[in-house]
Amino acid sequence: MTAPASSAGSGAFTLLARDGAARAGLLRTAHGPVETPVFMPVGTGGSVKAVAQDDLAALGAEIVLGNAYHLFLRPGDCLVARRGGLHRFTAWDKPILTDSGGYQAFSLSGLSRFTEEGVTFRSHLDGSRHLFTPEKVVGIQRNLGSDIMMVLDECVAYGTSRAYTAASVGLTTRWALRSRAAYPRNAGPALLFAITQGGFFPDLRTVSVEELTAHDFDGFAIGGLSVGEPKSLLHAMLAHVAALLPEDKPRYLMGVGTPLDIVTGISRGVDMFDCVLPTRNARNGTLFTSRGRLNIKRREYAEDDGPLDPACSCYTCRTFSRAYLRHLFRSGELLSYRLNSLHNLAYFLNLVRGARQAVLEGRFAAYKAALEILYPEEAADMRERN
RNA sequence: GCGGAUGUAGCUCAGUUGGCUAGAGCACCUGGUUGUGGCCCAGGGGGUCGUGAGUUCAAGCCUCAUCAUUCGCC
Repeated sequence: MTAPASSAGSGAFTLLARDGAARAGLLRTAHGPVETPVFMPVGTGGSVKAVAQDDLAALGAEIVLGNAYHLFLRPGDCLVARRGGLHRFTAWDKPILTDSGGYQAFSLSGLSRFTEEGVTFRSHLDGSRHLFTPEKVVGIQRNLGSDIMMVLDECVAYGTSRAYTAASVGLTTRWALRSRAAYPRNAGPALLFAITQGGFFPDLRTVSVEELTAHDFDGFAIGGLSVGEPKSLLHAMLAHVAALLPEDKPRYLMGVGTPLDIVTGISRGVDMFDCVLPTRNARNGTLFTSRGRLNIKRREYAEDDGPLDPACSCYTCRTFSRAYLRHLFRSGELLSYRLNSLHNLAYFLNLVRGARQAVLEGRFAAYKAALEILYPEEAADMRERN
């Protein structure tokens, strides 16, 4: 059932419709509006790998990600600022969300160290040592000209102790407040999102949400998921946190996930998603289709003249055969990366756009059920109790 | 024609003084990949050790013959 929005958002976000817990909304940024739920292609280093900006626009991408850590290291946020900011530098005039680099400090360098002041880490490019503080990371993102800035946070691995996680939640909250202080409301056109953490302890997740939502952020992210935990745990935490987040602010599930993860996230009331899965898997030969995953490496496609996905109308599916796509992949042709990425991005963008439409039309439950039938094993993994 | 070298998995090769169901890398086949190092990880199939004979309890390894490839010299 579609319910009219009970409360128009006070800030940049307007809730347009609800269907169960799923939402459809509109997020206004300095570079234009974003219709939510939305999937945001990841363009870490100023480029969504293998696809050009006009391709993204043609696919209907409304907003892309950049990464403060990567762009700080190369080419440098000041250099980007001198080029007029990331939008002008990359010739992308739609919204850009920048991640803070907290996750990279966690995942890339084994030699990162978190202290009250910030995180020290070694560059994965040249081993040089750097200190990121919440204030510095806001500064980097301002230099980049980001539309949506993420606070610096500490993401803890699956298996981290309760004691460490509890302390880490406190640190992430204090860092979020320092970020807000470094970028007060109306200091500029950019939005600032806080990131909730708490590992896999529901009560710590609650603490994180309560501490952060007591303050004036433009949106709230759910961080620290898909870090090696069983899928059922991911979704248990997601459901727990999403239910606690304020209705009038956008919710962003960071780095997740598969098509079913995303649609399930939408069913919990999440509005924004990013994931490297469509682009990374495209480069590794796993393609998402209306019939499920398809590994283009497989021998059975060697002489398959049919399209990758008969139900897809992307450039790749309109133009090329599975046999050709398999050949391109196996020979390491650069075109393989581009065609596969275009298709996977088309799939994810269409999937989330379709979910939005389903919410607006009050048929989201059926939309989600159809996807669960497509991925029965994954759906079972989600439900499994631990 | 003479002399030397080399023949082990599709490819490039390792296999100690003869000693369990002959190994590696790459390739091939099948999975995986969740706030991105165009990577990486896991599993799998595949060899009458050029051929024939001999020595030995036992031969990829030692002996003889033979075939092939290759280098050098007439």
